[in-house]
Amino acid sequence: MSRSARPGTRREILEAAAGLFAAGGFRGTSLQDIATAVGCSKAALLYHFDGKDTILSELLAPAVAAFRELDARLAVLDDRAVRLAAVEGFVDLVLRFRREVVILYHDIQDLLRSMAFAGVQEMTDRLLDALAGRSPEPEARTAALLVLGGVPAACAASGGLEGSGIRGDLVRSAARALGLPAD
Amino acid sequence: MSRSARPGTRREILEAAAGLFAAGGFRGTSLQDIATAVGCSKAALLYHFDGKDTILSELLAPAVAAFRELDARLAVLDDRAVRLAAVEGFVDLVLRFRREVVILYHDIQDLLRSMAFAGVQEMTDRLLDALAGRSPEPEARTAALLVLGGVPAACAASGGLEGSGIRGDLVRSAARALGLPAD
DNA sequence: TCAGGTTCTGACCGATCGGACAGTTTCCGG
DNA sequence: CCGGAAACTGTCCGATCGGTCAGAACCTGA
Repeated sequence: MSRSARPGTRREILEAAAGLFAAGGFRGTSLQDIATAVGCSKAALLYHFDGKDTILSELLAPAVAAFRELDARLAVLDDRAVRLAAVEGFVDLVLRFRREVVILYHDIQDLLRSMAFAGVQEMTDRLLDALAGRSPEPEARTAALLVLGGVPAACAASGGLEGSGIRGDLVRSAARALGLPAD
Repeated sequence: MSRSARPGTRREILEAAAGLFAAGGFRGTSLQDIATAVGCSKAALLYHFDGKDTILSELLAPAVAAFRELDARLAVLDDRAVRLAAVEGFVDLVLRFRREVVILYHDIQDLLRSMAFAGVQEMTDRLLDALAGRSPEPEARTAALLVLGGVPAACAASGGLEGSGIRGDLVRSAARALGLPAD
């Protein structure tokens, strides 16, 4: 039975699409853009993938899985521990999946929707409460929203993302300086 | 000579467009979307404005003017004062023009380009240096990038923006807690 | 009442999008 | 060398985009 599906091509397409999506957004990148970057025809992309949406979702799959895993871990913790672990774990995941977050960040609605797992949802709710001024501890609120907003922005602004110099301990020290223990 | 141009209509269009652009981005909002929100035909929009781009630029004009004014003020200050004033002034302007920043924030490239005035450019350069790890004072760097990224994200996440509860003194206290004097 | 400008509409246009499809090339086991 | 699956291309399609245009509706001052 033949050698069935050269895996390199799919990887190549996903890699090119990831870069283009991160730079120009999902809507701002056409299939022809990806095809040109890869060096094949637009139809070839649709041979390997069911559609543009499939390319995106396959691209984000590892990140989504990681956030689901975080969600599962947080589900077994009590309320206070959940909140603290959510900050720590969220920052870690954002840093680990910088490019994916940047892609989602081009449409904040999609980002928040992708975070709509139970545990991370609580984190998001607390952020929204803070933004609406319905939560105490102003420094903690500010720290949370800055961490949420700043890391994706940092990834986006740094361009290539690789070698951006952003490290988790920097963000953690910032959260700590704002009165929110992160370890 | 007639009563010439009812000003309310243009205002109404700009207001509707601002809300839709902030919620769904410039690319994600069609002329038909705006027309539906206003309650008129798509062609009516193009009677009042030269095109979709014109609606956006007219919408952003006050914000752009304010950033230019900040730029002019910063131009006459020495280096250290420039940097401190840039942080303070930038945060103030971002807070004052929340919705406009959110619109620009849907495409970070456009945002950075809109900040490309001499004084604000220095601020941006320092941020980019910080992101690339080419600058000392890690806490100050982190604070700067969090302020840059967090405030627009906060505005976007809060939805309607009005009554979001985000106040300049909160952001300033965060910057201060991070070791970056802001007053 | 009527002439004329303002305001607005419905229909249409070219461009571009994601996607479908038939046919062609490439490659490899037998 | 050959047959067939895999990989790929060129071409076409419907939908939607921003934008144009001729004409209808509306209002106002004479």
